[in-house]
Order: sequence, then structure tokens, then C-alpha cells
Amino acid sequence: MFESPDRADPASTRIAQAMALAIHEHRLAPGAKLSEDEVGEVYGVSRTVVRAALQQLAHQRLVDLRRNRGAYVAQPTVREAREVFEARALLEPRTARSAAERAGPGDVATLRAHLAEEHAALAQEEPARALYLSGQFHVEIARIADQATIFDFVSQLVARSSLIIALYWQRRTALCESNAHHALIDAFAANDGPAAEELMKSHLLDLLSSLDLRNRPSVARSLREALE
Amino acid sequence: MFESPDRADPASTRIAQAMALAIHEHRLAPGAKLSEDEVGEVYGVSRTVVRAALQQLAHQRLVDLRRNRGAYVAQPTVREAREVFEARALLEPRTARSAAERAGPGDVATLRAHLAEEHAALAQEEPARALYLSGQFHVEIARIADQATIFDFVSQLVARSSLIIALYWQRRTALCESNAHHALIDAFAANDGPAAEELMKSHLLDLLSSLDLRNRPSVARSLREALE
DNA sequence: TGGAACAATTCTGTATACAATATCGTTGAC
DNA sequence: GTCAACGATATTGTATACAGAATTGTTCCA
Repeated sequence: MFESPDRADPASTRIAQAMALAIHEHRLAPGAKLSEDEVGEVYGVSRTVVRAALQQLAHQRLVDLRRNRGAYVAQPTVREAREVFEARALLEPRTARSAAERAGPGDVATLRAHLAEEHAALAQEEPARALYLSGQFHVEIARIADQATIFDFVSQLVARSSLIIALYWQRRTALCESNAHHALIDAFAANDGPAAEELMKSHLLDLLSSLDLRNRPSVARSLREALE
Repeated sequence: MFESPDRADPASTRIAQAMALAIHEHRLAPGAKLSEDEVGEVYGVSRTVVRAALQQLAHQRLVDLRRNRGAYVAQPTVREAREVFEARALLEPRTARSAAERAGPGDVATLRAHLAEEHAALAQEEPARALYLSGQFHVEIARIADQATIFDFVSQLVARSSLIIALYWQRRTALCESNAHHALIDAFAANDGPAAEELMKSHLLDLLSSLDLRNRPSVARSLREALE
């Protein structure tokens, strides 16, 4: 991975990652309240550690911290959703280009393995896991590009996209975007940078257009807030 | 500002901002140790709050947290420096373009005011403040683009750039980049997006080439690490 | 005198306790 | 019966206390 071995508190980071995974796999719904006591009890740590973990997640925009009111799984607004994909459109195509130009056989194999896992998850009727893996595919590409800063940004954007898709996915469109990923792998295998750039560009547009961004579904965090 | 009024703990955020400013203005040198007790005493808060503030700064990559060893003002490596400017090259030109196309008279006036402040700081022999303001000029452009996510990224990158410039600035080049900022303002006043994009692109290249990225100066955090 | 092992100190990591704020239920008045 | 105000409860914000790790200073031996 990109993170150095011992950078922050181990306990809080471990818990933050566990919670992030739960969010990605949609076991924690957007808007869910994350009580400090409750989380601490689940993981067997004190609120001190939980607060640090929640702060990390808040920095990644996966949870929303509200003063004196607690932490909630983020519910991206329509605007935030557009902005996230706007940022991805700036970062990912060019990153895919340089990644494709750098990619070696091992990198291509890794991508193929990812795609296979994605297919397996779909076959096993685990759509949430398939969605998570399809996001990790993008993260993997950023890793191949070997630019830690951009990698961090893309990771964060992909994580937020998971929430966005959970909220705004149009049920009527099928979950069949793996074609795009397949084409990307081909471009990587051929070290065809410009093709990878174009493919990523249109893939992101497709993704965005598969969302229904007309208004925010109220998966309310509380009835009170749902109705105001 | 873009931040919602009450998002995180107020005390830790306030302290994090104060420390960030100190870092930007080079009153805290790269590599300086930030003892929790000491910081807490300065700001009159307990270590709990200080730790939260340090964690925020670590997320912005302004400080380096080392397990069981404390927090230090970050010392970007040569590689990190390149990566930061690589990310800026992906984000800022396109952002400048849409900002220029959106900019109204008020926005242009704000930019002019920034530039004037920058000149004033230079005239008053406050190079650190001038440098900080020249960074804020880029942040202001991102704000005009009205994309919160990109704004956050650019803010972080500009902040890190401040550290990078502090470490890698070649003394022999003059601090006269305000010409580029002036030209950018003209493009904004004319709502000339493509021109703004090109100007930003070359401005960033100029900035990068004004650095000496051959090797990292050892402004060591400790003698031990300086010599190994 | 040089070096290594050990002890003392300092500092971070975590847990717990207390204070402040928000939420929720109840009571009372109109 | 509705609304407002008040009190009880729960949850977050902060400080303090304790435990563990790393650093530093000392001592002892070769």
C-alpha cells in the first residue's frame, strides 16, 4: 500500500477502515447515526479512539460530524454528487493515461484479477460487494500511476462515489459497466495511454449518467430532518 | 467560506487553523517537533484537543504523525513535491478555466485585492506573508469555480506547496511571479476561459521550475535522522 | 577511555470522569 | 386539545489520570 507502516494511531485507523468497509458494502446506510458509545462497545475500545476514527472518516467525507449532535454516515447532496464526479473527470482520465503507459504485466494481471472478483460477486448476487470492487478497480489504476497524492484523492473520491451510487442509482439501468473496465484493461495491456484516457473519460460520463440526480432521496437520518 | 458553520469540534479546528497559519508563514519550520503538552499550554487547552488538531493537520499533510514519537511539521520529499505539482497541474488549469467563465465583477475585484495585498507584503519585506498570499490567490480562484470538492483539494495542495517552496526555493530566482497572477486576472476580467487555462498551466510549470528538486535539503527534524 | 546495559525521565496512547449541550418527555396554562 | 415551557435523560466536548513506549542520562565493565 501507499501508507507508511506506522503513521497514525493504530487502533483508530483500524476502526476507521472497518467502518469505511461497512459503509462501502452498504451495511451502514447513508444517514445512519454513529453513536460514540455504541461504536466503542462494538470494537471494544473507548470513546477516545472512536472519536479519532470518526474524525478520520469525516476528513474523507464519509461521515458527517455535527457539533454536539454526533456523527452520521454522510448523505451526499445532488450538488456534492456532481462535484465529486467533476473532480474525478479532472483526475482520472489523465491518471489512467499515465498508468496505462507505465503498466507492466503484473499490473495488468492485478486488474484482471479485480475484474474477475467483480464478476464473481455479481454472479453470487452480492451487488454491494460488486460495487465496492468496481470502485477499487479505479483505485488500483491510480496506484499503478504511482502518484501518491493523486492516489489519495482518487481513493477518497471513489469512496464518496460509493455513497453517491447507493443513494442515486437508477434501478432501471443494469449493473453492467464491467465492459468499460474490460476495455480499459485491454488499453493497459497494449500500453495505449491515449485510449485509456478516452475510455476512462467516457466511462465516468456513463457512470454519472446512470445516476438520477434530479433530487435527493430522503433516506432520512431522522424523521425530524426528513420532513423539514 | 465553504465550510459549514458548525461541522467539527470548534476548539480543535481553531487550533489547527492557527497552527496551519504558523506553518504557512514559516514561523514553524519544516521538521519542527510539535509536542502535545507544549502546544496545549500555548493555546490553553488539554492534549485531547491538541491531538484532534494535529490529526486534522496530518490529514492535510502539513504535519507528520509518527507512532509513539510525536508530531512534526512535514518535510515533503522531492518526490512528494513533484507529486503535489502533478496534481495541481491536473486540477488547476481546468478549474481556472471554469472560474474565469463564471467570474463576475465582484470576483475580479477580490482577486485584484489579493494581488494588491501580495504586492504590499513584498514591499514591506514580508516574503513569507507574500508567499502565503500568492497561494491564497490560487485558492480564491478555486473558490470562484464554485466546486467545493475541487476547492478542498486545491486548498490542501496549495498548503503543501507552501512547505515545498519553503524547502526547495532556489534563492537565485526572484520572487516575481505576480506577473502571472496579473495576466490571470485580465483573463478573468474578460471571461476568457481558454486563456485562463493556458495561463494557469504555464504558471504552474514556472513555479515548479523555480524549485531546486535535485535533493532534499536536510533541515533535519533531529540530528540522528539528518545523518542517516 | 569506549561501549553497552540499565535506570530514570519524558512523551505518546488510551481509558475514565466530569461538564456542557442537545434531545425528549412531561406538565401546565390558555 | 394545542402549544409552550420546564425538567429528565442521553450524548457529545473536554480535561485529567494512568499505562506503555521511546528517548536520554548514568553507571559499570572491559
